[in-house]
Amino acid sequence: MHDHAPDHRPQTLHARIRVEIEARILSGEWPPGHRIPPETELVATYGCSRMTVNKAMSSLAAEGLILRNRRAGTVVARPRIHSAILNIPDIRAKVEERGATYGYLALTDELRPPCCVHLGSEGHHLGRSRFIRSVHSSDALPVMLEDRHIFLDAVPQAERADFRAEPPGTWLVAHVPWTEAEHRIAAIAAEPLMARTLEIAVGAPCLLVERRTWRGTETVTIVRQVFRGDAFDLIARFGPNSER
Amino acid sequence: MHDHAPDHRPQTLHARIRVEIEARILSGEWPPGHRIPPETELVATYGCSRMTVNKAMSSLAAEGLILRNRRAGTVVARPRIHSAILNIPDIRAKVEERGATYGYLALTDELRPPCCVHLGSEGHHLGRSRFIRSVHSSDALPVMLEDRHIFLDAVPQAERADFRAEPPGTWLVAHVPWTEAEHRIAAIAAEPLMARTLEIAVGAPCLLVERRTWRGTETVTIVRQVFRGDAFDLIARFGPNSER
DNA sequence: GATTTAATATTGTATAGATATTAAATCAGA
DNA sequence: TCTGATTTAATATCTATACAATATTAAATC
Repeated sequence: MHDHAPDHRPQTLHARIRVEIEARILSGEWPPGHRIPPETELVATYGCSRMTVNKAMSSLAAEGLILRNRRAGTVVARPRIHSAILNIPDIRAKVEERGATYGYLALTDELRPPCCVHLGSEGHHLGRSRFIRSVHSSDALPVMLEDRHIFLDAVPQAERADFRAEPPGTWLVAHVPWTEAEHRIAAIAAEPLMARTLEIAVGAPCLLVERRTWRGTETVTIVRQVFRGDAFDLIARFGPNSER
Repeated sequence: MHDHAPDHRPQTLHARIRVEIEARILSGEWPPGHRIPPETELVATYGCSRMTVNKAMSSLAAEGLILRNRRAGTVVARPRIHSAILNIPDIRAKVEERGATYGYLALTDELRPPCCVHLGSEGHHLGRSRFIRSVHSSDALPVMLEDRHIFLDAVPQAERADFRAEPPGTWLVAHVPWTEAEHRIAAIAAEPLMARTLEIAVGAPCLLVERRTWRGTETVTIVRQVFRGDAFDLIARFGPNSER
C-alpha cells in the first residue's frame, strides 16, 4: 500500500492560486459572504500578472464557489442547493414550499463513541458523533424517518446545538460550508418500526436515501432517511451545462 | 406572450466562438471523436488572437464537451456517463460489471402517432415516436422493466434501428450526442403486470425511474423504468467540484 | 436634503508575443 | 524490424498592456 496522500500540489501557477483560495473557502476560513482580496492585491502577493490571477478566479467563479462583480469585488458564494436530490436534506423547505405545515420531532439524541462505518467499501474510522433519530411530518402526516450521525471532529459546534426545535439537517446547511455528498437510493419494504412511525402498513414501499457528506476529507454527517413511498419523489436534472 | 426566443447572441467574442462550436457539437454536425480545427486555424477564421480562441476552447473543455491534448489536438468528447444516476440507462454495463450475464428482450416495438405528454407541468406536443417495452435481466433474473418512447423528430435514424438484439438505451448512448436529462425517482408497489414480468410478489417495493432526455430543445426520449427493489440501488455523488 | 454628475475601484475582455510541455511523427542506427 | 533520438505540431501557461463595463463612492448642483 503505497498511497501517502498523493501530493496533489498543482503544477501551474494559476492552479496553485486556485487551490489555495479554494482551500480557504472549503476550510471555512473564508465563510460565505467573505470578501476576497481584489486581483491587484493577489497580483502583489503572488508576484504574477493579473491575467494569471484572473484565470484562477474565473475558474472558481465558473464553479460557483465565488461571485464576482465589477467594482463591487469578489465574495465567497453561499452554498447553493446543488441538485434536487440534495434538496432532500432540506425537507422542511420542500414541505413548506407546497403550502403544508412542517413538523419535526426528535425521538433520540445522544452522543456516541468513536465508531467504524462500513458505508461504501472500506471501513473508515470516524470520531465521536452526535446521533439523532427524528420524524418529519407534513400537515401532521409523518413522511420521513431519519437517523443521523454528525461527526464532532468535523463539526465540533454540533455538540452544543439544540436539536429539539431545529432539525439537524437545517442546522447543518446553515452552519457548515461547502460539502460533497454521496447518495445511495433504493426502494425497500417498510419494517415494523418504520411502519409504526410512518403510519403505514408493514411491507409498504419506501424510498431509502443514505447520504454521506464530506468537507474536504472529513466526514461531516451520515444520514439514513426513509420516506413514505406514496408521499415523496426525488427530482434530479443533469446535463453537460446544467446548473451553471 | 412576448417570448420570441430571446436572441441569446453572446456579447463577447470568446463567448461567440464558444457557442458556435458548441452548437456544431450539440447538433451532431461534429459527432463524438470529430477533430476540431486547431487554435491557429480558428484564429484565422475568427480573426482574433489565440488567447481568445483558447479561452473559448478551455471553457468547452472544462464542461467536458471536448478533449484537448497537446500535439494531438482537440476532439469532441464522447458523452460521458454523468453521474451514477445516469448510469442506469446503461444497465447492461452495470450488470456486466458485476460479472453477471446481461439479458434483454423486447416485448413490444411499434410506431406511435404524435402525442402530448404531461410529464412535468405543461403538456408539450411531441411528434411521432417509436415505443419499446422491454425486460432486462441479470443472470436470467429479470431486474428491470422499461417503457421507452424515442421521438423521431429528434432521432430520425431510430425508425430504422433494430432493437431486437440491442437495447434502445444502449443504441441511444451510441448514436445520440450530448443530452440533458430530468429524472423522477420514487418507490412504488409492484402492480400485477410488473410483478408477473419481474417475478416478484404484487405489492413488492420497486424503484421507479422516469427520465426525460433532451438535445437542445428537442425531446429525445422518455423512459419509465421499474427496478426490483431488492436488486438495484442508485448511487449518486455531488459536490461543488464533482466530476470535473 | 435630494438628485444628478463625476471620479474611482474592480472586474471583464482582448491583443501580441514568449516560452514550456506534450505527444505524434519521422528518421537514424543497430 | 525494432529502438531510441530528434523534429514538429499542437495545446498550455505566462507576461505586459490596453481599454471597456459597471457598481460604488464622492462631489456638485438644484
